[in-house]
Amino acid sequence: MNAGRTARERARAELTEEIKAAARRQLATVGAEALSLRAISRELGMVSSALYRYFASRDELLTALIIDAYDALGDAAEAAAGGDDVLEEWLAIYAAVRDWARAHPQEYALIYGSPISGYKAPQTTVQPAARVPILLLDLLQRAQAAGRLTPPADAPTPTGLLAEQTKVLVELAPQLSPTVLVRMMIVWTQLFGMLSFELFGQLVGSMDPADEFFTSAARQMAAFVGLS
Amino acid sequence: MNAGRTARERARAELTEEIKAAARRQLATVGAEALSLRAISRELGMVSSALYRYFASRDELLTALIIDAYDALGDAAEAAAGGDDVLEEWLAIYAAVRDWARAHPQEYALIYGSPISGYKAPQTTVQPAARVPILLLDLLQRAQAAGRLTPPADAPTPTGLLAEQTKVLVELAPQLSPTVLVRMMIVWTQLFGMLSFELFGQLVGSMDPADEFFTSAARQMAAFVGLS
DNA sequence: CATTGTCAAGAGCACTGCTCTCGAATCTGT
DNA sequence: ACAGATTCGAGAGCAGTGCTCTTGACAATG
Repeated sequence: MNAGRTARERARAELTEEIKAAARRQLATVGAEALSLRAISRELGMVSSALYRYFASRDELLTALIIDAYDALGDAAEAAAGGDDVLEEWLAIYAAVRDWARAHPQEYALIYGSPISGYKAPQTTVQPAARVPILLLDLLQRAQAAGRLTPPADAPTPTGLLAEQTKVLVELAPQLSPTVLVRMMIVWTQLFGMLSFELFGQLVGSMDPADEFFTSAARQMAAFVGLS
Repeated sequence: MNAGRTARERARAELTEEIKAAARRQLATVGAEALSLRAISRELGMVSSALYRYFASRDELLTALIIDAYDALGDAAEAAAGGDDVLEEWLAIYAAVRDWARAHPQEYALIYGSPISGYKAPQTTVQPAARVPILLLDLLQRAQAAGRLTPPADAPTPTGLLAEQTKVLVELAPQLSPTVLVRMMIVWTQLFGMLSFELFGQLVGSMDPADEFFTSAARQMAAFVGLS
């Protein structure tokens, strides 16, 4: 599979991956903010300045790690999708997202935690970031087609700016009503609020360990968005 | 109000506050991780080592800032509480929390963002952290006493570990049912997931600006927990 | 007045991201 | 196969960081 590439190109690609692997390893222990290029270079037995041949700056390395993290989460979620029952599938995606987050807390923090000081996320990160929400929107569309999506009658229809904003989401899921889309955003933010609280230690003393709380929330949020 | 204290004690207390103020000022621009003791000392016209007379370490300064942030948020929320209508009060607390968070994004990130690498929050932070949830639980109790709290009939009653965990919360709000308490935790995590998404730029492209989305979520979460 | 405790200052250690230069290795066009 | 262009790792160096230790000045206490 490396045919047609020069030895330099292969070496470069391999070393680039090794750098990212070492960075992820260090990330897991010291966190994103404390990620040190010099420590990475030490681990790889090279000199720190040599790293700059592969990543022009620390920020560029972080961007690569962020995209990889979004993709890893997207892969995990997509692997859990596609069962025969939409509700089971919903719960499976929830569980997959949580499992990935708990297995890679620092990578989770990298993408859903506080922004890294002085770091500005480039546009390249938005597409991989959208994979999981798109997955859930697709699930809801299939549920609706199967007659399994019935939002409560008392759910308010968005008006004004909110109605305007749902139009962006409608492009991703044309069949869903604005009501469901806004509820989906509420559910979406709930999921990551819950995960952040669990991973960042905010639930200690109340809902920790959060296994049962998490599945209960997953079920109740499914009902909230109209999934049955 | 400074009576009975020696000149040294007064000077020390004032300088301690000045250090925290400078730290907050720097926090607002560079973020918590990049907070530099030397930069603070430069701003105050003193030498960096002198700061260690007031805060034994960077972590100790951070702890002081974290407690101050929790208290500031608690003050803001409590100031918004206590209207005559419980639903209006609920919305007012939501708005106050959001306003404070948007006015102090870095302090928000300090307490609800990713944990700071190498920093372990001491036990002293949990009490100020509980002020806002206690405020909301109290509101729900008053609503229930006024017959304004009627959780939907299809809300599941927690079982197993989840039922066990609600007992901790029952001590804070003895009149509320486990069903409502779990829903309150879901709502609680939704609030901060939504805030984190807004402040950390995760809503850009969909629900940003989030004013209407936020108030819609506040209303729907009130209904979700049974408040009417 | 003398002692005791507190304070700011400064030097120093080990670390960081990043830049620059300098040879050596590798690739490319002839 | 060879010359020229490109890429690469190494090393020195800059400005910054948190933190420690020592020194000398000041204020509070007896």
